[in-house]
Amino acid sequence: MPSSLTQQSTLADQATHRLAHSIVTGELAQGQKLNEAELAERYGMGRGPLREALRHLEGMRLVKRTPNAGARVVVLDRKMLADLYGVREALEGMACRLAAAQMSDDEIAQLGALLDKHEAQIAKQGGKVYAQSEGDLDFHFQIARGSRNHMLMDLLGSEQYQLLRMCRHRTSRLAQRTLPALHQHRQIVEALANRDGELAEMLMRRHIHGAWRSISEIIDKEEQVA
Amino acid sequence: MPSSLTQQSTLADQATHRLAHSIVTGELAQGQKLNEAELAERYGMGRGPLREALRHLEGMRLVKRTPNAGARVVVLDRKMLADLYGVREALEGMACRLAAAQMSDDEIAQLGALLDKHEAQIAKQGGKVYAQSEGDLDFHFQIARGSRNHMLMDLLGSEQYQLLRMCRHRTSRLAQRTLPALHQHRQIVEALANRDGELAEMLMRRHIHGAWRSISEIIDKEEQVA
DNA sequence: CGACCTCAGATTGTCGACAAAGTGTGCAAA
DNA sequence: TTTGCACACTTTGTCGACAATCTGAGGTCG
Repeated sequence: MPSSLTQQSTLADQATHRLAHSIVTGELAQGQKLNEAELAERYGMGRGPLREALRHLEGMRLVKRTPNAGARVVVLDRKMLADLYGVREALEGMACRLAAAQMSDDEIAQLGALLDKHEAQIAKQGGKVYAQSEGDLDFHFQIARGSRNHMLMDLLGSEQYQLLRMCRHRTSRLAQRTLPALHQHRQIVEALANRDGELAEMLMRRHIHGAWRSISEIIDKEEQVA
Repeated sequence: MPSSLTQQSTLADQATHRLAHSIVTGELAQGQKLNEAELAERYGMGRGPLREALRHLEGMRLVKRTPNAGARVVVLDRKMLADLYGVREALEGMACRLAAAQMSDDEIAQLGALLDKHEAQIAKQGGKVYAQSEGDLDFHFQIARGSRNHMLMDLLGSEQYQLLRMCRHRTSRLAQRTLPALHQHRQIVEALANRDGELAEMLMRRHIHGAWRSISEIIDKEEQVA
């Protein structure tokens, strides 16, 4: 999903995507005030489309608006991330269970190939953490699609996915869980291939739970510093 | 939630609530085109705030927008409702499990009292189905709050409940599952009181699954007619 | 010296008008 | 009659300006 592919038809959608990108990559700091006039000027558009974009982002939980006081970038505090990972555990677990029943053999094979690609990228070592993270999200998103539950895909894809990327960007320089994560991914694909939905769900839940514990430690360290 | 209590500060928020209400109650039919100018006039405001409201409703999945072609009320087809109930099962099950650990004894007692009120209302028989439905949603929402997971509360409260209310309004005249539902609610409260999260989750999942089967039958009948 | 009030400055909320895209109708030609 | 095209009309997308609200600096009074 290259950021330069901003070929949305309406300016409001363009603004939504550009803002989301800036927020996720940390270009706009957490808690930062978002001035409508300033952003509108920067993006070369009026305030109308920008306001619509802000509303949209509010729905995605990337910004928080308060009437007559403007919009600020959301701050990912510990509680919020804990909540996010909790919900994700339930939702992605469910996605796995459904995917085990719904995905075609071909799709599951492609999922395995995706992991091969990740492994190669990791071996190449140079693979930036960021790219690796994106790959990980790809994996999760493909499983969400495999569930065939459109609401689940939307929930995991359009909304939580962005928050997750934001979290990753913040913690990526510290966490190096890529290898164990890859192994867990492999186990999940195997369970899917065996059409063992229960096992796939359990593995995914553990995988996410483990990721949260890892993230949680990082946050602890950061808070100790502060 | 009286509809006359429209004391939101911004017009966009007012429009959001009024539109949501009109959609949920079926005053605006499913699939109906939403003309910006017409609605703006009816609500006595400009098109700007109304457009923001439309964006917001799009995030809530109550309307579907397509660029340059306007907004239409979402249509609740069978697949979508199936997806909704599936997600709800996972989410509300999770809420129950957390609530069993997080709610105070007092809150659980209040939940029981809420059910007493529902029972009285059912006995009074006159209790309109609509009111009963609202009561049911109250119950579910209180449990979501009991989970202390804010993201979960938002997901269940702000978005899915509206769709659910919409679904209820459409099927309410046919489904009379209030008594068994009340019984299941009682069992859930009991599990919560015993701090048995696993049982509470299982009971809630069954409760929702049962509700879906009931709704599903109604849809079948409606489709046979058509 | 501190608390409170006043009054600009800045920012958000709202409106009306214009531009662009889409839609439908009617006429002409095959 | 049917197909295709052109034109007018409707509706959405966007902009600039004005009104309402909030913020903060400065001064005044206790």
